Amino acid sequence: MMSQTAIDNQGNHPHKATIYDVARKAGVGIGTVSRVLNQSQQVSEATRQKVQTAIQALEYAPDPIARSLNSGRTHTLGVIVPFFTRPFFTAVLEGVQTEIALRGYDLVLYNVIKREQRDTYFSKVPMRRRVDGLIILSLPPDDQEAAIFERMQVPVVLVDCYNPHLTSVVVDNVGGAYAAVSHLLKIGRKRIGFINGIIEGNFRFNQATDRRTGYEAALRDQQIPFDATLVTASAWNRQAGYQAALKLLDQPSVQRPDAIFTACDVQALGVLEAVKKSGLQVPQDVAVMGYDGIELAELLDLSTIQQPLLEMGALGVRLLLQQVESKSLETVQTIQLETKLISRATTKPNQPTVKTVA
Amino acid sequence: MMSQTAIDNQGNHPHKATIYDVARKAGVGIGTVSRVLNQSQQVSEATRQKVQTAIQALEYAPDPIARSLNSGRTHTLGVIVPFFTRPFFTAVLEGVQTEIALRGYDLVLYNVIKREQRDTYFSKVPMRRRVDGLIILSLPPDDQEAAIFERMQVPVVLVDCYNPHLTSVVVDNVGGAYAAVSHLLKIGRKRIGFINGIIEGNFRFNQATDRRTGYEAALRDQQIPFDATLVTASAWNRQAGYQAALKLLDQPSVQRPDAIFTACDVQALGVLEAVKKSGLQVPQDVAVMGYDGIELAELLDLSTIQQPLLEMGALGVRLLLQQVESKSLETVQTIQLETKLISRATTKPNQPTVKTVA
DNA sequence: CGCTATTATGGAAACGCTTCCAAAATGCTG
DNA sequence: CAGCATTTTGGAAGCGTTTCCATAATAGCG
Repeated sequence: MMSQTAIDNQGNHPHKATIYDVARKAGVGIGTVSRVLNQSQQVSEATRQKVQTAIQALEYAPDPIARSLNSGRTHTLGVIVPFFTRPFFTAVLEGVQTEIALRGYDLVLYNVIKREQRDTYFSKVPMRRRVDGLIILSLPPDDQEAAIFERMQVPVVLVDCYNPHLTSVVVDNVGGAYAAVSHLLKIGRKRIGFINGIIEGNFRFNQATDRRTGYEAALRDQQIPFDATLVTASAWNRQAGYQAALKLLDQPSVQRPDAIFTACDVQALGVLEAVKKSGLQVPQDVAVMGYDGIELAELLDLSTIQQPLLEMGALGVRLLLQQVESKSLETVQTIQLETKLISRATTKPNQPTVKTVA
Repeated sequence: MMSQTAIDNQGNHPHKATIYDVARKAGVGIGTVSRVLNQSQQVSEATRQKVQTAIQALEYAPDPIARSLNSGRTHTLGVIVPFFTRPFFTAVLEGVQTEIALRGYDLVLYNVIKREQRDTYFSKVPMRRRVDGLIILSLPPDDQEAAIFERMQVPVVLVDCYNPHLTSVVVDNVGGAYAAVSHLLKIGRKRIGFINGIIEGNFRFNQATDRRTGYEAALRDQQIPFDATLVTASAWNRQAGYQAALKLLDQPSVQRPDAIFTACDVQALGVLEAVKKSGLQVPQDVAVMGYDGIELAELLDLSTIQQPLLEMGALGVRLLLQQVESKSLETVQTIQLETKLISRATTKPNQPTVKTVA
């Protein structure tokens, strides 16, 4: 088996055709074949036809590696993302993936679970010439790291995080939190609990501080005094949210919050459980408001601050390709996107006054 | 800080050192440098030291593209996965990702949403020499496609699907469904509804038929007659599961199922909603059993058939690298993993008889 | 129809490595 | 220390493209 005839085809010729084979078959030079491949305008129609025919006949496809070697371009973008299985990151990653595929690039996924991975990817990826550019999700580089990207000439776009030396797509977290808290006040809640997110694994997430700023600003604008006993923080997951909420709720009813706002939807899921566990009801006793707008929030009828998840990813890619394809890493820009408050069952006003639907 | 010596640095020397630079600096030939890089045993200790020093001094890192060009290896694996944002696929993908990273390979993600993408990836990816091997998730190639992989000499491992010509990791779906239905019968249910999955976008998912086989076998073994009105199918998502369940439940109570088993957990979420919507209770009126064992099932206290999600992915990668690194695509093997029944609140027996916890 | 301006074409050089072969260096033996 | 076996080394060739320059073909014009 695996026999081969004189010329070579038994249908199973594993020998991949090269540009030389095509040139020979078409009776032209390799330069001409290359020009046809690269849509150069400098080829006569007749020649183009001959070459195309030869390409078809040989099932020729140019080797991307050889191409990369002297173009210096890989047609691949890297994406560094923490915990890509978490709904928020998955959603943004989907936006990234879709846009990258749309533009005909390949996507290399670097997942970060531990601090060392973050550091390794930040320092190693730019060295290896594997990707034409890098999307970094929610993991702000420090200035020294940013300097490495610049020195290595690797185009980078940050999504959901910020560094003054790099182009970034951010979301108005202060505004989002402000809107969330304002909404809770508007539906008559007086004691707004807040479960912020904390830095896990020392990744330097900084979205948390913004959300806290928004929380405080909303209270201030309504002349509600800040009460430290209503504020806590937990890891960005359900169990931690659950625990934090139990702690907030475990107080005499006058002290207890009548609403809880969390830094992310996943924490809010834990809050929902905790409220039930405490023998209380959502939203009658405690209104709950999440942040992010993951799909699950809709499923559980959770009010939330919707971030433009897909758009963040897609826009990041567009900005990155702009840099990649124009070789201009000069213009650092920061684009801020807005959030949208989505009011669902967990923040229904207490008195169903106007429930008369005509 | 970041100071460097005379020869060339203004701190920002974007010129990447090549193997020639290293050779010159170390006063040896490029062959020797290459041998040091590749841990060849043929280098004297003294020379190795000189070369290492030069490498450090120049911050030299070999260009992976140039390496690939003549080794023919990219140190990259491709993963073709449908709807990677869906919990089941995300979980398996996580297993894949972790194992790939562990082995020091890069992972290129090909996401499939539409039939054309599937076809494009199946035919184009093997041609472009971009990846050393391919993991295909839940998308069984037909024989012609399998032949292309063979002809192009691309190592492939299928995960959660099957083709006789390719190595694959499958799960005992018949057994899983059998266990699920048996369990529902054991807790006293008589009329087991079944919402199977249907082929979406014509991807040739075939897990559905297996699950149906298991369903029927379990009934047969308990001498329960098969009732076609209890069986239906829907797309693998929540809304479709919801609709399908409403249809099953919209019958006089003697005809109505007292348990519903779904082909995946996400459908089961829809079922939970539908039961509530119908004014019935889980598990008193209708027990619910999902399939997959995604994280969300635990959150909602949904009984399910747990698939070894991470392990499927990781094992797939291990099998693939075995092929890649030994160049032996000869030994096609099929490994079948088992499922585990997880009983939670949605299949609690009706009479809490033995609730006496000692 | 001859001459120049333009367009089309061929193929060497370069991209940065690995591999291989011949040559140099070293070690060993009697 | 001559002679041979072994280890170490240098560097040319090759991987499959693109790019660039020189040359060939064609067109345009008086």
